[in-house]
Amino acid sequence: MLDSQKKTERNDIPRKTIYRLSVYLRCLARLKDNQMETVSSEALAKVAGVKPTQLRKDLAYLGHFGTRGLGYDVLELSRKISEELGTSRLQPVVLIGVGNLGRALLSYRGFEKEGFEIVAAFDVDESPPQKQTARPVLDMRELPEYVRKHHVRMAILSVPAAAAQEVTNQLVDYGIMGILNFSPIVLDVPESVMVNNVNLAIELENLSYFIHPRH
Amino acid sequence: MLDSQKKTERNDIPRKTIYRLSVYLRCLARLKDNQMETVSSEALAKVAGVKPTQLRKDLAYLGHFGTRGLGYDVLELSRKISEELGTSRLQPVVLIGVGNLGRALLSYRGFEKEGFEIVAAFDVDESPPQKQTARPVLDMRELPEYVRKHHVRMAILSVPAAAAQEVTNQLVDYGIMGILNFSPIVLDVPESVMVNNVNLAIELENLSYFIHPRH
DNA sequence: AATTGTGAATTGATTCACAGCT
DNA sequence: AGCTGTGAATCAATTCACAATT
Repeated sequence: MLDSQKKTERNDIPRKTIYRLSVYLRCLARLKDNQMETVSSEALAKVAGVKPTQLRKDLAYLGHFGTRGLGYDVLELSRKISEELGTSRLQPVVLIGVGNLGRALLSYRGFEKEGFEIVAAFDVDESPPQKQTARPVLDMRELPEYVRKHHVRMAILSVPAAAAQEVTNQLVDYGIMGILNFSPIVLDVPESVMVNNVNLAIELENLSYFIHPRH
Repeated sequence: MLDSQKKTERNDIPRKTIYRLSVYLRCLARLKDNQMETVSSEALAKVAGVKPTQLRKDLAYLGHFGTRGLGYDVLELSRKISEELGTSRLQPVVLIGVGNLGRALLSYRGFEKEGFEIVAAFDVDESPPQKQTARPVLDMRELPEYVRKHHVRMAILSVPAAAAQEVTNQLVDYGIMGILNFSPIVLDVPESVMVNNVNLAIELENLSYFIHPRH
């Protein structure tokens, strides 16, 4: 993943730690499925792909609730991380831009079991390939009303580069606080708004760099 | 973006710099479109969302070819970065796992203009929702033959968590050197194989953390 | 006069090493 | 005995400050 555009700003816990907490949470879920009740920092670090010390440092930000000589209680730790991340509540998300990638993301239903739901999609022009999208595609003009009414605070942005900044300005106006940006430009937003960038082309480019024999 | 599972290992240039070079390249492309011939570190840094010093430090890894008092030649700099990243040649990529997300990625044609092409998709079971995928979905058993024949070195992995490690082992066996991993587990691969992780749920979770008022 | 290139300083993240619990 | 929690040490990345160049 690309780094966020913003420094941590928030509070004490470093951004990279927050990322890793999400990873730990997913690992713990799998341990739960396998009826593990307790896990050592060594074992959990192994499946999470980090060093045991790093795991312990990360968890230390949440307080201390491991048992020395024994490890961590899987359920308790899950609960604690999930509470810190605020993963309990279901978050409504709007998707802006129903082109190629937008349609792809819309048809991907994998967010739901992770606590997010794409409640609606918007585009400047609702007519186009309206074919089999799982959700209704609304006109951009309905966005402000929708956002207000449904208390939407997060948006997935998948519009073409040329439109991205303009649409972002609107989103910010309407009160969106977090943007998952798939467009290939760096968005200019106020301090208070958070942007995470995902750029699949860059990920592939990066892989290709490390794979290929230096010229 | 999530960090890669691997440290730089490769050569001198730090991984984060490589990422940023990709970003600079895209910014330069836009400058080119606007007929800019020359650009200062300050201006380029601005659109790339970094500090001018960082930009200069990053570019210094490629040698020095800015002109003091003037800035960088847009075309020359593009060429140089693109050469370093190896973006010239078109890379064939296979996609493994044609479930929800896999199908979404398949229908997204945005890679091509960036130098990558999903040449084929594979699944354990080629029958299922074969509906309107842009490309043929082949049976996993044809994968080794295909990879060998078409000199494929990179794969996009979008299989369910339960199958991910098993499939990865196969990919590694068949000679795949780089994996863009959309599955939510940390893959275990040999040193020589590179994995980049993309996890949309984690990106959203992360946004939501920074947005929401601390409890 | 403007702007790059870069050593030195700073800031941040990771890892070590071990003291402290259970 | 085993494993967590953490201050100190190390390592890496960023930023500063300014000399060098056009």
